[in-house]
Amino acid sequence: MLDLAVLGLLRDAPLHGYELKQRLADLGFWRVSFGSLYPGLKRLERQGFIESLRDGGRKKTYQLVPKGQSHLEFLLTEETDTVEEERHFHLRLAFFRYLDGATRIKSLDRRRNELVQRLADSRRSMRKVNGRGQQRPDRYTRALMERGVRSTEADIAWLDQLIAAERSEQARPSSTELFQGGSQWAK
Amino acid sequence: MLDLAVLGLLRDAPLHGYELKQRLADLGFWRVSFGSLYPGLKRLERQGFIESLRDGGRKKTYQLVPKGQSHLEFLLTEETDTVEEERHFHLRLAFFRYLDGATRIKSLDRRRNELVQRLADSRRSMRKVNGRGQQRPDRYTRALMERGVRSTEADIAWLDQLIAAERSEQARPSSTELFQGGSQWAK
DNA sequence: TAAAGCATGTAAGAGGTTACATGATTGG
DNA sequence: CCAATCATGTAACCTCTTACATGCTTTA
Repeated sequence: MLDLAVLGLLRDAPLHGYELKQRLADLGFWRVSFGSLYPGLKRLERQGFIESLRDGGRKKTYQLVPKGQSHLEFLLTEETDTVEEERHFHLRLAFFRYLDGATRIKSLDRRRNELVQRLADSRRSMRKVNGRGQQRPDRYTRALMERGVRSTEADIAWLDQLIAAERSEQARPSSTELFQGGSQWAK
Repeated sequence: MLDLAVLGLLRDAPLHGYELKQRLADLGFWRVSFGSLYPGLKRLERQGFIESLRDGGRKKTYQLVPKGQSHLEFLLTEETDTVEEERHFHLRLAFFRYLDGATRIKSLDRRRNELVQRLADSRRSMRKVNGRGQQRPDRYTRALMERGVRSTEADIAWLDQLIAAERSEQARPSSTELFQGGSQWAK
């Protein structure tokens, strides 16, 4: 999560640590602590994904290097199996503009399939629990299950919209609204 | 999270570790690993919240003790400030039946206030980002923001239903559908 | 009888948090 | 000038995960 968010934010412009923490908070996914961010930046630098340079005083500006940019693309497309699926997928969406249309559709489809699967599971477990022979679960457990079904349905419909928009954009290849191909160094 | 889930599951009946792992998975919030569960159970026992007893062979059955039951009530009502707010709140709902109506309403109201606050923040940040002078964010960032607003609205409406149901039940105090007061030892 | 599932546990390591420590700069 | 915010970092601690280790029981 941290790696994806940091590399994604640095994809557009170099930033220093404190600024990164704020941008990370603005993204709204979670607020990372300094005790996590600074060691994380150190690690990303050690791994050769970013470079730091002191600007003026004590400020350290971090910038993405090509190896980091490929790693970002990897993180954006890799098949994961996290519990944090939702948060992770939404974080990816925030940097979707760095992927090409075909890759975006693949990713949206994969997510859609997962949700369809989850919806089927939820419905099955609701039917099971409401069947005869069972003592019905309490009101809050039922409410929780129903909410799960409804919100999954809403997310699937949302993905359908995104997929449709993406396909219709690919039909008109003139548009360059989203994909910023190439690299920041290629200018 | 683990403590709340384990104590909540043991509130109704003693279980052994392996069984707990399955029940935890059934709850659908996350699948805990053995490397987390067993040390966790050991810790909860050390803290005096649960007791274990070998039944027959190598199986170890864990049961809640009174100190653990008060701790469960504490975990269910404590004011938290987690990033995991949603997951945590939903886990609480799964054990809401162990709280009395007044406490449940207090908890639902608090959650509702948080969501109203978040909704206001999201809307403000959407207006800001769509204002003139800004370069509009890309389609996916906008979709993400809109989805956030919609799903928060849906959750507030959902909470309103739960609160209304809770209030109407309190108006008819004959019902004992949910609250299972007292303790399992009081029988 | 072999595979799948039941059952408990440890070790190493990753990553996160809070609290601590330090000091510059900016705005009221 | 004082408080808030900017800015970077370390240390101790906690919890989680994966991988490993072991061995019993049920079922196809």
